[in-house]
Amino acid sequence: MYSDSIIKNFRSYVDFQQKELDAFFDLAHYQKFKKNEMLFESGPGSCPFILIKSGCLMTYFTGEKDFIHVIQFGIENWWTGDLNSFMQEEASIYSIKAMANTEVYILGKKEFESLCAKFPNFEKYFRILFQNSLVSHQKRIIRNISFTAEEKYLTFTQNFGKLELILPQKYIASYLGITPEFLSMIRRKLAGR
Amino acid sequence: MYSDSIIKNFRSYVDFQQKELDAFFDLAHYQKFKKNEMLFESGPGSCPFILIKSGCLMTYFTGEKDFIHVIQFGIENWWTGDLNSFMQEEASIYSIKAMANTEVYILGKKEFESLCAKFPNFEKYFRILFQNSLVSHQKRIIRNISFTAEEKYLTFTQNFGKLELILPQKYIASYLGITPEFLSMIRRKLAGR
DNA sequence: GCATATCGTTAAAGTAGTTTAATAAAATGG
DNA sequence: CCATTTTATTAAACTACTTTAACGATATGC
Repeated sequence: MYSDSIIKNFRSYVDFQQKELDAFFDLAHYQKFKKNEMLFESGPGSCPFILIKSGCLMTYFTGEKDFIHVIQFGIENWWTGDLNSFMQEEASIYSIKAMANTEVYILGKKEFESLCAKFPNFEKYFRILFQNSLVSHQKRIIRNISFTAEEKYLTFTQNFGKLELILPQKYIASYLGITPEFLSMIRRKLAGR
Repeated sequence: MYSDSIIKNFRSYVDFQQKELDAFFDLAHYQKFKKNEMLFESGPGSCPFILIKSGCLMTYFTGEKDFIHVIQFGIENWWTGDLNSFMQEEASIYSIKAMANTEVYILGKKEFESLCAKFPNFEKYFRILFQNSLVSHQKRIIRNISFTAEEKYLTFTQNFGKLELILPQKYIASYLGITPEFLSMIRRKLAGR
């Protein structure tokens, strides 16, 4: 259940002591999900904060005509969830689904706050985590406002690599903000057909 | 030079002691900019981290054919800058311009780290700041992938209110990821003409 | 306060991306 | 392993948005 990869990742941000990491594994709830299982469904309950040990999670919301808008794909060592719902303990419109067999550590709000309050290193860790996440969100916004659909897709393949192979194309299209039909055309064109 | 509004804002996130706030005002560099003055120009130097006391700053980068892509409009109590450039002390492609007479507090990397290291409250403050910023960036991404141009514009007017009146429309259009010509048509349609 | 550049508006033509619909391919479940 | 559902492909018609260009309105500097 303990994970070298997760620990290594923690320590790449902050110089954690063993007892601090122990506290995390103590407070976090380890859980496995099979491919296509739901980890969280939108609704009145607040969304947990999730660290992915292995596998892949998709965070999305459902819009008009049951259309699924994909907000994020999360992979190994990524945190995911609805931060707003988590922090404010409000209802969430997001849902989270396992796109592959997935292992996670789930944090509740109390546990999160307890970690931050007890260990300045965790406060620092999350500060840096959010800071880095902010940078990548900003980059995604830049792509959204200045890239063509083809450029967005090419960036996706660069950023997510092999993940593309296991994800249904309609969700990739949704993540990019284009239709699956158009993504299909882009891929055909890029394949030189 | 000290600002009640800024202090009030600091304290809305974290219960700061006076000496902590004093340390901030001590380390930060207060500066005034006239409308249309450049606060930072893209290039090899790393971008500072800026807290706006009053006025309005526009963060943007220049793309092909000198086209300006607006990343953010910042107003009173907002932080702005190129977080990536700031944290990694790398060159920035961003530039920052005053869209109105503007007062700011500018933080350097060393000063930022010194605040975080000395005062856990500042570490916490920035953690919450980045956390909230992340939530609004995520919302903006959702708008980008799921809203029409008209819906994006309406959200902008709701979010920024009076600011719209002082900003050249071509920059609003750029921020929304549409052409100024199309924004002009949207506004005419909304005005019922 | 005039000259000049910049910005905003309008309209026509063009295009990137959507919609619809029909068919093919692949995944899922009993 | 077959039946059913879901997903991907393709193509034609469509539309939201862009491009270009010309003109009018505003701002800016000398």
